[in-house]
Amino acid sequence: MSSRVYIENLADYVGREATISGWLYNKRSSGKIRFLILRDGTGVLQGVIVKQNVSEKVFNAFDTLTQESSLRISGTVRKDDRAPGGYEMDVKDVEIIALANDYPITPKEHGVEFLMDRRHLWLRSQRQHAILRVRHEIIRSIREFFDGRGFLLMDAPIFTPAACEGTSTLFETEYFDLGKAYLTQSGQLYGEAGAMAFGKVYVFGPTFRAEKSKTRRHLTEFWMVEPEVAFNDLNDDMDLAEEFLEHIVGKVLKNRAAELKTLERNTKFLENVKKPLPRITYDEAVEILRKKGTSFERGNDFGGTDETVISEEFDRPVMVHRYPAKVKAFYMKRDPKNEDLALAVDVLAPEGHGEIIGGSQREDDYDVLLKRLHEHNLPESAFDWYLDLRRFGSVPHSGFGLGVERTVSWICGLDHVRETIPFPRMIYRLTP
RNA sequence: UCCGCGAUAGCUCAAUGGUAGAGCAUGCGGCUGUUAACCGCAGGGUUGUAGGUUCGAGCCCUACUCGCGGAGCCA
Repeated sequence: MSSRVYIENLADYVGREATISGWLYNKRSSGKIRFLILRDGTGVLQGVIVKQNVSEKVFNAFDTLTQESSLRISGTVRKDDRAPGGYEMDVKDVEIIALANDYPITPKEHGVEFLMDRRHLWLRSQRQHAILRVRHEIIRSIREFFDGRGFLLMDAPIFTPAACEGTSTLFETEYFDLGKAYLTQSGQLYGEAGAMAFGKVYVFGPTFRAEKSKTRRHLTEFWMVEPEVAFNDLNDDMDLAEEFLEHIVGKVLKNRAAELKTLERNTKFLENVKKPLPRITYDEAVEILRKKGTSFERGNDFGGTDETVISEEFDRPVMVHRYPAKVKAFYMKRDPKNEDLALAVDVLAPEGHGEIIGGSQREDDYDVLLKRLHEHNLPESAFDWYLDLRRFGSVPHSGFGLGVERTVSWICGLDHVRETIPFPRMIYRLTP
């Protein structure tokens, strides 16, 4: 058997014979000339079958082909601007591998429920290919960014004994004789242990939130990357976040331009993602809301609509820092200049895509942290190991978490995160 | 959990309270450069479920189920 040729490499085969294996994406016929669109996962290729150039058997085989049937076509490769994909094959032979029967996703519009029920098939469409390739590029550039800066990848456990943050609801499961275990909602606390051990680490993995959120920004299972750096203060944390965003957006613009074009993404705002990003305080953000006439009350956290209103003031992501401590997590350090404020930062993506990064400088004083645990009614015993990090050589340290799906949604310009992960898990969807 | 909107052919949608239609998909036929091809013909329905109002309900009313959007919460 000759070496396998993929559609993405067809430029090397112009004027030569090749065999491509794949699935039928679509077909058209016009009398004694027939066209088929083959996809092989790397691209699409238009095959042309002219009756007088092929055997009757091959010509008739075309007529039995149905959408998503698997087949191999052989013939001469030719560049042709008329063809979807840019290349054409003058087909000499068609080998049918398996005929598909009544493939449900036709080349016409479908509803969300219908497509979500068939997500395993929907993944075959060009739009989903583009989104998931951008997702891959984002994940690759995330790892590249941290690996290139000497961060250690530190995997945090999925099963945890207690909440990392008191506020969210946790998925609960039985754990042998040890009682209840919970699916992690953040690897951060373990990341802090890693930072004390290795200086700078990043945790990258799935996280779970049993919130009954039903919005375009929420999944119950989502991926998060969480860097944690010893001796970094809040400003260092923001410096890291903006360099990080510049890196991943830059990589997608450079390496996935074709996919962004498929998605009809206007890249104007993406090209603005260069450091420095605007930094405003919580109070300045509240002032923006006031000026725009919203009924926001100072002291609350921002809702989805508030975030959109704030981000509309900027043509790139904006960092909002120093939130009221009472709306933030127990582990965040207070601002020494104002004990009511937490040294926290949220990065809001433009165009209403909401919070993509949440971070903070962590409380590094043993007594203060213990007090915060009690204030939040968290079981001290479950956090004993975490308190150890303050008993033995505590240092200032900071980190943040970036939600991968929201980032994909923003960069692709989607209106819902459900298409940013192969098999989304949402409050009312567990299948396929 | 709460608020709003929706459910009609395989899919996407029409249909003044009065005979349920179209496009796509499917099947058959036509066309030598098609681009979600096009043209002709055909098959395809207990209008989400259960009640109610009415001479008559896809349409009006009630409840339920499912879905979508949003709120709260959050990345």
